[in-house]
Parts: sequence; C-alpha cells; structure tokens
Amino acid sequence: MITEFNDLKRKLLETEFNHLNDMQQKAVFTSKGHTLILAGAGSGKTTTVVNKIAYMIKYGNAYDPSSSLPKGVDENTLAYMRAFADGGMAPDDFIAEKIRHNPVKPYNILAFTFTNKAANEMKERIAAVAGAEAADMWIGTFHSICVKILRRNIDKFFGYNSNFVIYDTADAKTLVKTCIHQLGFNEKDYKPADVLGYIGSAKDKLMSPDDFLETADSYRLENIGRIFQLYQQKLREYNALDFDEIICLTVKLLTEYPDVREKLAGKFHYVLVDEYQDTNKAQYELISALASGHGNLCVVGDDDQSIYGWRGADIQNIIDFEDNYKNCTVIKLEQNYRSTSIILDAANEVIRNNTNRKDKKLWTSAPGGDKIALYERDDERDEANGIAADIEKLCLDEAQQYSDVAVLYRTHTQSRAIEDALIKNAIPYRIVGGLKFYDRKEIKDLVAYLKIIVNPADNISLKRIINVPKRGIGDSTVEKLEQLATEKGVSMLDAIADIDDGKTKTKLGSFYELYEKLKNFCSANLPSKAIDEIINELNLQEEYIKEGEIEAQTRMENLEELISVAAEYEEKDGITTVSEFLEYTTLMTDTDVTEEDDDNTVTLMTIHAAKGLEFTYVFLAGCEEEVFPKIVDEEDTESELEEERRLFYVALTRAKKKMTLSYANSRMMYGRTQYHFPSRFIDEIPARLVDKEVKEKAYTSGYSSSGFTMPDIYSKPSKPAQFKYNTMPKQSLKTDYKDKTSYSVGDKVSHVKFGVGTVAEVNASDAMTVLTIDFETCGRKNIVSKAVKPLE
DNA sequence: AATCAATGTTTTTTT
DNA sequence: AACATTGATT
Repeated sequence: MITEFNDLKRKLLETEFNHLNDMQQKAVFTSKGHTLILAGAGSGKTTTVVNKIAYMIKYGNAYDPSSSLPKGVDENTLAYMRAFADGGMAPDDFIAEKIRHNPVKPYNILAFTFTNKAANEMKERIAAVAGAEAADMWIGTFHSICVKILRRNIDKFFGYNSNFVIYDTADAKTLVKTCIHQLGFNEKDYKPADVLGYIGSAKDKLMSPDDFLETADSYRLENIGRIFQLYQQKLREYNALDFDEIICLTVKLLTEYPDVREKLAGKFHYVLVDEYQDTNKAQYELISALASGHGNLCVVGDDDQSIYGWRGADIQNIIDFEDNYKNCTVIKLEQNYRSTSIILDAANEVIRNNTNRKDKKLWTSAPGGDKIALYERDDERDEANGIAADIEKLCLDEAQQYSDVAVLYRTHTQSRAIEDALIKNAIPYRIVGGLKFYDRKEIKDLVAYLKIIVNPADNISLKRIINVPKRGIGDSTVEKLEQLATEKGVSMLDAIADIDDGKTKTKLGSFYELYEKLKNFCSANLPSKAIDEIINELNLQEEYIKEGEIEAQTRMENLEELISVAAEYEEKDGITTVSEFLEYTTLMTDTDVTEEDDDNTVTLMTIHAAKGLEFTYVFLAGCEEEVFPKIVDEEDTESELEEERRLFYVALTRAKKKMTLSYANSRMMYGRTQYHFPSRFIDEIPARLVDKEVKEKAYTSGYSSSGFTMPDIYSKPSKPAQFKYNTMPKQSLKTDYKDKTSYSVGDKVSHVKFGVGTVAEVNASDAMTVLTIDFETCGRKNIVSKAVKPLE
C-alpha cells in the first residue's frame, strides 16, 4: 500500500507541477541539503523558485519516497487518488492534505534576493500559489534582512543603539573627508572616492581596519588604513552604518554571539539565495552562518551573468560551490523560453570565449528568428537618430508597442544623445536609474533633518543642514562646534549647549530650539506629517523663491512628492515612524519601485539595470572598444574583460525577438571627440547570425543641427522617482519655451518634423505632458510636450 | 558669511 | 561638456 501511495503521490505532484520542465521539477522537489541551481538566462528561474517555495509550504517533503504512510490514508483515499491520477488532474484540497508531510512553515524560510522589487514580486507570486501565510517568510535583500536582524541586536556593540541611521554613498564620502582632514591629510593626495573604494572593498572581504593595516605594504596604504580606522570609529560614534557595514556587522554579530547565531540558524530551516553569482565574501559568510543550523541551503544563479565584480561580488562563490559542498545537488536549467535561436547562438558563441565559467549551453525549441542587426554610425547623434528611426518604424509602421522596446547602453552618460533623438521623433520613453530622486539636494536636506531627529548623534546630517536654510552659521562656527564636541566626547548637537560666544550662541541656540520643536512633533506623528511640518516650519517655499523662482517650483514639487511617497508607504506597508521611513528610503533603489505597466513607453537603461528583464526588441548602443568593453586603464585584467563579456551576454539575452547593435566611429567623451574601433564582442558573434546594414545615410544630416535644437534640460527622472525635474534650466529664462504645463487647447505649436499644428488635447502626468496635436500636414498625433515649440 | 568666478575633476556599473 | 569644489571678492 505504501508503495502505491508513494507512486500516486509522485504522479499527482508531477501533475500539479507539469507546467515545469523536468529539470525545473527536479529543482522544485529537491529541498534537503545543499543545492546549486544553475539557471541560464530566460530559463524560467523565478517561476522555478516560486514553485519550489510554494511546494515546500504546501507539501513539505511529500515527494520524499521514503516517507511513511500518513495517518488517515485508507483504501478509499487511494481510490480517490487513483481517479485524479488517471484523469491527469492536479490534486484537490483533500488529497493535498493527505499527502502533506512535514509542511514547511513560511517563517522557517529565509530567502535573499538582489533587489527589493524582486523580493516583493516573489512574495506575491508565492502567496498566489501557497496562500496568504507566505507573508511570514523572511524575504528581502541582504541589506534589508540584515537591518532587520540588527535593529534587535545592535546594542550588543558598544556605541550603537537601535536608532542607527544608514549612510548612503554621499554621506559616507562626507565622513571620509572629515577623517582625511582630521588626520592632517589633504584631499588631493587621498581622494575621498578612492579611499572609500579601499574601505568598501575591504569590507566586502570582511576585513577590519586592523586587517587592512596588516596587509598594507606602502606608506600610502598605511595612511588609508588609518583613515579607515577613524572612519569606523566615527560611524560608531554617530550611530550610523554604511551599506557594507550593515552586512559586516551582522556577520560579526553572528560570529561573536553564538546564542544569536543559534537562534537564527535554528529558525531558518531553509535558506535560499537568488542571484548567487553576485554575492561577495561577507555575504557568503552570512549565508553560511544562517544556513548552519539545518544545512538546507539552495543557491540559484548563473555564473555567466555575474556582473558585479567591481563591487566585490566574487564569482568564485558560485563556481566553487560544488567543491565547497561535496554532496550538493547540481541542477542545470538550460532550456531558454525567451529568445530566438539566432539570439541564443550569438550569446552562446560570445560567452564561450570566457574561460572561468561553468560548462553549460542554452538551447531553445524555437528555431530561427531575425538576424542580429548591426549598424555603423558616424557619431553618437547619428547612432541615436538611427535607433529612433528604427523604433519609429517598428511602432508606427509595424504597430508594435513602445513598451516592447528597450535601448541599453554601458554607461548612463550615453542616454543623453538617445533622449534627444527620441524627443525629436516624439517617441515616449522613460529612463531607469541615472539621476536619483533621493540624491536631489532638497530631498537630501529634508532627509537629513529626519535623520538627525531620529538619531541625534548623526553629525554628518547635522553638518548638512545646520545652515540650511541659511541662518548665519558658517564654516568657522561649525568647526568650533565640531572641535568642542570631540573634546567633550558628545555629539555636535549636544555641544551647542557649551558654546558661550555671544552672537554665535544666539544663532545656535535658536537652531537648537527649532530642532527640539521639530523633534517633538516628528516623533509623535506619521512620516508624511513630519515632512510636511518640516517644510512649513523651515518656510522652505519662501527660502527657495529667494534663491530663484523657477527652481523653487520644482523643488517644492519634489518635496510634495516625498510626502506622497511617505503617505504611500504608510498606507501600503503600514509604516508609522520616521525611523521606518528612513530605512525604506535608504535601502530602496530606483529600480525597486514597481512600474505601472500601463504607460506605453520605450525603456532606456544601463545593462546592469536590465538584468532579469526581457524585451521583444532590444537596441544596444555604443558597441565600441573603450566604451564596451569599458577600458579603465592599461592594465585591465583578463578577469575584468570577462566581466565585460558577461555584461555583453546579459545584453544579448534580454532580447526576445530581435537584437540591434550599433557602434559609432566617433563619440564625444569627456568633452572631446574620440575615435573608436567596433567592439571586439561584435567579432565574436558568427557572421552568419548578423545582418550588417550598409550605411545608406547619416541620420544626422536630415534634421538636427539646422533646425531648432531642444534645450538640453529635460532629463526625465526615473520612474520611482515620479519626481519632477531636478532644477529648471537657466536657459528657459532666456528662451521663450513655455513651461511644460502651460499648453492649452487651441495653442499653435511647431514640431521639428511634423511642422505646424494646433493643440487639441492636453494630457499631463507626473512624468510628462502629452499633447494631442492636429498638424496641418499630417493630421492628428500624440506628441510629448517637450518635442514641440510654441508659436507666437 | 555669502557670492561669484576660476579651477579642477569627472564618467562604469549600485545595495 | 557638465559639474563640483576652491579661492577671491564683497
């Protein structure tokens, strides 16, 4: 009976998961021990992981053939199961209940994802399959999981308490500067960005300042080590953590406090890591510690898509996994469901040139497809115009959706030329990444107020806003205050009480009063209210107007947007305190915010940002030596080149139907024209897969330099942002262009391509204003307001 | 202390 | 070319 039960069980489960291929099913049914899932691009990785977790929650180890006959299973049950199995149907609730065996409680599952967005998506999808209790899982990025752990435990480390704030890279840089100065070095010899780089990579490797000093074999490195030491000391004094420290300190916690480790490792019966190829040493140690309790560790990744080596990711983590865990199960997902075989062949051929990789080869059952298009262009503007023309052809002539198109590039700076071309052709687009909302001055200032309110020890934030808006507290005063604080061993904020110089005392005193007032309000109110109060109390609107009318409006709009963001978190995620809000905002990146899918726009982004995404049509711009592969200096190592090649591989495998490559003979870089050869990666694609277009005409010649040119002011903010433009251009003072919101029905406008027309409809959204225009020559069209010029 | 012109620096990719 | 930082000037 047990044999038949197990057979039926197996059959039924295979039925339930029969939308997965054999390898995917194997991945789903393997939950014990160490497992490596090598998931190639487009191989259905996320679906597999979602089903794997759902399976654990629903059935536990039901698939384990050695399990004994569950209670309550009798001949009737078997008959019922037989009927389902013979009918080829998935088990119903009754059977599901019978074949459950040690179901896994969601709160015993820990899953790391690369982005918050991925975490949210996965959570939702698991809940859809396994039910609402899936919400009890711990799922998030390394940083958010670690912060969660640290909030409860950080006071074990002297100096820290649970109100700690997180420093972003800019804050960290400011802190490094302070340290450099305090040690009597200057910023020319020790560039803050460089020093921060050393500190960051040390932390990726879990190196302390002392470790760093031990290996320092030059005077310069020794000094950097001292800066590192001071930096760490100050972080602690300020009750602050940088991004890397979040991970390092958690590892330290788990290492130095066995009770904490045992508790957490005991809690997490199953540990799952997505994007394992992008983990670093510190994260590796973290994973090991957390999975040490039950030994059920499943890592998912693709060594060919490891593209974060520059930030410390160690590709050897995934390459050596099999060697490190001798008894592990290895499952390869090599069937690709995304791209045509032309695209896959090209990708396979390119990546074959890498030596440091796991053997595998993507394949698809879908044969053929369009060849890869390759264009040679004059310069970056010609290239951009060519891309715009192609997109126009696709979307106007062939009725494809703009949202099916992505333009990828190696570096953000390349987006400018492309934007210009898209605007000129009235193609709607959005940019992912680039200028970030939280990097804007007015936002950073406001957030600094929040930080200092939550954590009075945060001198970096205090220094940022002590004279914002201007209140006559200058550098010398701040220096004095800082010195005094160091002497007395208190925070700068507390040191205010010890200043006795008359004039300064008054100014600082009233600042302190203001601080107290804000603090009282903000600790008793919701974040959105708090932000609103600060804006009003500081009278920011008027302050901004003092500095310039035009900027004032956009700044205020950005601040309003911050209020809505806070309100949204409050409503959606149940955020109630300023502290929680800060955590969200610092750990959330632009790509994390879920897009509304309804906006039909072309997507522009870096290849890094495109990882994990797919588009029907993909354009890759700038396929030139020096640009891509990006050559930083002469002595670029082979491993760096391999990472560039993986990046190229990632770009190719984003495309479902058609891939278009282009390179420019010359390109403006660093303010000068540079000439490059076509990328070596182009040569690595077999010629039979490529259609090299003969250069018919330079797209630039038609319509750019002569006509009016768009003022280069409209950098569209990335979506999450939903934020307004950074600062309004000074140019718009001089020129006559109307503000984006100022069009109304009946206005006469001119378009560089379509000529003169009349506005028939105005559609303003957060991101852009779309005008419906009746053109004299070509009828009604929808045009982004930026692309037209008002007449009269 | 605040403002403005001159100078220097940057552009890889991001949690 | 665009931007941030520095130094000189008020």
